[in-house]
Parts: sequence; C-alpha cells; structure tokens
Amino acid sequence: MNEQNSKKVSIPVLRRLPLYHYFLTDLLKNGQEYISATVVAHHFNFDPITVRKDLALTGVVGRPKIGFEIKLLLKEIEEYLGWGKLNEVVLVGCGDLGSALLGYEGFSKYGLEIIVAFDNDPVKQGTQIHGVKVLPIDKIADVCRRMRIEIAILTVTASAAQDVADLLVEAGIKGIWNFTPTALHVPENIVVQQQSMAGSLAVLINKVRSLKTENKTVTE
Amino acid sequence: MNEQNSKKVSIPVLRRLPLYHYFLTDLLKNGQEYISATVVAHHFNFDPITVRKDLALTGVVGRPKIGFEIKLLLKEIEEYLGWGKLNEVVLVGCGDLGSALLGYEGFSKYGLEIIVAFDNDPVKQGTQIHGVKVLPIDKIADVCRRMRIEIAILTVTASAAQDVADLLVEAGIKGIWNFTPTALHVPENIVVQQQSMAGSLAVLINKVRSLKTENKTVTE
DNA sequence: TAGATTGTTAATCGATTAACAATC
DNA sequence: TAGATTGTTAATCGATTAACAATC
Repeated sequence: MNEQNSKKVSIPVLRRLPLYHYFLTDLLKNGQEYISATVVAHHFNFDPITVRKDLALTGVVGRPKIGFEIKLLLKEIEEYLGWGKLNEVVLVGCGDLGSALLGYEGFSKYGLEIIVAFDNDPVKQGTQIHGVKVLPIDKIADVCRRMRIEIAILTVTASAAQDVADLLVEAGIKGIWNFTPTALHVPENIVVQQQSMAGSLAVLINKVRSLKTENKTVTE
Repeated sequence: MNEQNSKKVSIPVLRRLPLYHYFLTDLLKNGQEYISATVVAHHFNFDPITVRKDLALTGVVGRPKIGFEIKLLLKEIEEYLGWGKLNEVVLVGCGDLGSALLGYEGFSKYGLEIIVAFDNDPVKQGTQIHGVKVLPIDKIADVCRRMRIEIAILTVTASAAQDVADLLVEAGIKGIWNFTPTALHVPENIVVQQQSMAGSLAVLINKVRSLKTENKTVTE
C-alpha cells in the first residue's frame, strides 16, 4: 500500500507538500471538508496541474467537481513525508540562530522534535533554552548513540563547523542540516542539507532586479 | 560588457555562486592566486562541468592547466550577483528568528545590510538589536519610501504575516523574503521568496530515509 | 443533463551530464 | 612535448506544462 516510498521522489514536490499541509490544516480548522486542486493552486499561485500531480502522489483519490477530502489528504501527506513517527533530532550550537530554532514552533507541527542541544559555552551548559536542555559538546557521541538520533541541526560558527560535523558522523548521525556557510566533508553515506541564506537572498535580489528591467522593456 | 544581465539566469546557479564566493575568499586569504574548476567541484562535491559552466557566466576566462584567477573571479561573481552596490533592506518582526537574523554576520559579506528593523512591541521600540534600531510598525511606509528600500525580510508571526505584507507593498517594497509559513498574496509585480524551513527539513528526512532503503537493496 | 474537476498520457522546457577539440 | 584543464556543442535526464478522455 505504501509502495511509493521505494520510488524516487522529486525534491520540488517534497518542498511543496509541507506548504499544502499548512494551508489545509487551516481550512480544516475553519470547518471546511473538501478542497479542489484548483483552489489550492490559486492560493499558492502554482499551476493547477502541478498541484493535482503532487496530491496524486499521496494516493488520495479526488472526486470530480468536489475535490479531495481534506482530513484524508492531511493524513496521507504526513504519512508520505514521514511525519507520523516523530523525528527526534539534536541541535549543536546555541548562538542566536540556534536559540531561535530551538524556539521555532513550526517544527513540532512538522513532525520534528529537538530533544537536546549542545554548546561548548559552560555558562549555557545545564540550562534550558525554550525548554530544551543544553549539554556540553563532548556528550554528543554518548547521547546520539544511546537515543539512536539520526539527524542533527548544525548552527555553530563557520570555523567550528567541520570539526563538529566530524563528531556527529562519529556519533552515528546520518543527516546534517547545515546552517553554516562551510562546505562539509563527510563520508558518502551521510547526507548534508545546506541551508544557504546567501543563496536564497541572491535569488530574491536577482528576481527583483529582472522585474525592473522587464518593466523597462515591456512598455504599455 | 555586462550583457548577461539581460539574459535569464537559472536559479540553481544563483544558489551556487555564493557558495563559490565564500570558498574562494578563504583561499585568497591563504595566499592562493589561481584555482581550477576541478578543485572547486571536488570541494563541494559538484560535477566539474557544472562548476566550469557556472564560472563561465561571470565572463572570467580561465587558463588551461592553471585555472582561474581568484581575485578576478570574486570581483565578477559579486558584480554578477549585484553585491557591488550594497542592498539596503529592512526587517519586520524582532522575535527570536528576527533577532538572530539581525545578528547574522554572513549578510554583510553578501552585499546585504539591514538598516532598520520594525516591531509592534513598545518595549523593543527605540532600542537596538545587534546594532540595528527598532522602530514601530507604523513607521514602515515613511522609512521605506524615504530611503527607497526595495527588499524586506519578514519574520513576524504567521497570523500577522499577510497584514504586514500589505503594509510593505503599500510602502513600495518590491521583494519580500518570507520566513513565515503563511502564503502571501501580493500584486503581480511584487516578488515573494519563500524560506520554507519545513520544506528543507522534509527533503533532508527523505534523503536519510531513502539512504537506508538503498543500503537494504544494495547488499555487498 | 451540463460542466467543473479529476487522472493520465504526451509535449515542452530547462538543467545537468557527456563528449571532444582547443590550448597553455 | 605531454597532459591537464578549459570552452563549447550535443545528449540525457527530469520537472513542468499541455491536452483530453473519464467522471461525479
């Protein structure tokens, strides 16, 4: 029944599904029961066909003229993205950004729970930030192995990034969400997800700029 | 000479160029003068052809067997991405995430300067966070128009997002970097860049998972 | 019934990867 | 000179968009 897990999934789809989920949750809260792909598409300014194909991946069958059952859709999106079983992760580096992520309420909605944080500042060690306990860095291997943690969020300084990544790999981590600008070198069977602030910004600046030249060309 | 600005630029390239820039800056600091696309590719685990094509966009000509002049490459990447003229932006919403971004040192390196922040909390108004002055929300239109601000970073709560976006559009903003999970509705000539934390996380979780099933299939 | 919406197969578009001659 | 690396044209791959019959 859940055969689609074995098929390769496209990255753009993985990015869109959480957006749908957030939107549908809101609709359900307001008492709505059904939604058409057309309406979802319009809300996000996506192509309707794209949305229909995305929703088809979840296996939920829609009814012509009526649309998809929201409740079912939410359940299957969660299943598809693996939010069913809470993903327990750790965070390393409790600076400004790390602290902000510890308090980011979106995560719990998205099947993610930060169960412990690490920092090398003795002042922070033993305290709690947004309800998450902070431990010394040298406890990483012990904690991660014992709790079978697979994913770590990396928010240390750029210069410490590679060293900490090495520790995480050593501790059995399988995926690192890298918020530092440092390119990490890890073994082949470890996944690094680069969260490049500068990259996103570059895209935005470019779009705004081409918007302006566009207006110059199209004169009407 | 700078004819490439009129051509459409691919988004993946825009995301990779800042990564190269960061790496090359480091090399230059260490006294290196030339770099080959092959070495850059190896550092980021990219295909060498991809890097060569990306670098070709800047217009810098490499020398076979030697590579590209780093100094020149940095200059042209900055030119290409529009980092020459500092991009002055504002930030709205000084919660945990907003405050963290106000202190994010990476931005200044990337041609971006947050010149003022806004928040509706009277306690924060008039103070400075990481050296950036915090003003009341109702000053947005005034400040943005006077300083000809084009880009805003949105880090308010999900429920306030659309209202603040309306204010920003009214104030003449052309691009919004949206860190909230709310889908913004704006006029056609306004660009919204969605920073979806949940999306990135979904991608990472999926990769880690397919890694495991892969290992199960390939038995050796 | 009529018409909007679904599900699916085909066509387009764009990015990545491959191939190879040119060059220092 | 020999060989690594560049620059460029062609082939592959995958995602988005288009077309259309099926259906409630």
